[in-house]
Amino acid sequence: MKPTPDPQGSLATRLQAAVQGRGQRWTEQRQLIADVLAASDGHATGAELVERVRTADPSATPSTVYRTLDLLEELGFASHHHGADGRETYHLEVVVAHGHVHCQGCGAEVELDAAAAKPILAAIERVTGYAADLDHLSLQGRCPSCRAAAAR
Amino acid sequence: MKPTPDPQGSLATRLQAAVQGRGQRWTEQRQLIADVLAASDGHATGAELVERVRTADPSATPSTVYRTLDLLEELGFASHHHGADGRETYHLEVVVAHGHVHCQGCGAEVELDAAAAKPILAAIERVTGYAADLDHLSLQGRCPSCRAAAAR
DNA sequence: GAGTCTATCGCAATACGTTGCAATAAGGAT
DNA sequence: ATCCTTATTGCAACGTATTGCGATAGACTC
Repeated sequence: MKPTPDPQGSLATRLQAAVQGRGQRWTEQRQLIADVLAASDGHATGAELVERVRTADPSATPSTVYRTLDLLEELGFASHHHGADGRETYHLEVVVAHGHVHCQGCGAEVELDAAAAKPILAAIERVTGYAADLDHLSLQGRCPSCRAAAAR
Repeated sequence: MKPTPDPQGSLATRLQAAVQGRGQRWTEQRQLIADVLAASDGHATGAELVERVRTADPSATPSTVYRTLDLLEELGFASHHHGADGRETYHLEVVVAHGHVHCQGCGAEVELDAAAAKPILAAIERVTGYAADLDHLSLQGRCPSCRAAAAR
């Protein structure tokens, strides 16, 4: 089995098209960074991505990685949010949009898919008029078991 | 009613008591940092606080400021959340607990008081079982006018 | 008032991100 | 195939936040 889905018209290919369609250029690093992000499916912090990219190509610098990640975001191929400690966490477009809820007690982190988040987003819109961005949704709180523990 | 509570047994005094009650020490810097935070009512970023403290006392170092802020948080006299760019924003206990909603379009930021946030927190709890921390609530989205602008 | 214990401080080093600038190289034109 | 334009890169410096460690100085005991 190849772990890589379709080698053909996959992410990097579409990405290349999108980049070039905007008069921007497609480079080795961008290919590499996209690959790394695709490989770390799920989430990865900025620093992790930088390190992985540098493993594959030591000549790549942090600035390049971060700038490329910004580009991927502009194009809608990736997004990032800030974790409990304010550090960045990136994920690919492939991953469906989702939010995060982080427990301040035990550090557990659960994800919120669109369906689960819907009532929350609806409440936000009712109260504020804002259309909240699910991908940036990063909540802090206490999970049920920590609440129970704190209550005794 | 006076807007400034009581100049006497105010924040710094209570804080001192709380600190010493835990076998910890009350120092000039802590007094100063508490004053600065109190003076910048509303919000201030970590860097801003550091700068203001250093203006008043150049011998104070960032590490001291940040450590003191952590202490204030532990004691429940202050709290911080991460803004849109992941940087820290602190506010004093005096300020009622509140969340933030930041517009990705125009950069506007509105606050959510406890009453406004209630339905949102309720929705979060229904969906996840988590008791969300209002003070850490920092939402990203699009405000009504930016949504309208984007829609055309 | 002197001595002891240890919390706190300042410093220096580190980690994570960002930015300005000069050199390089991608992609289109000739 | 070569040249041109300019997007991109790498470097270096900076901004923000954190951590370890030795030196300092509170607060408490005698």
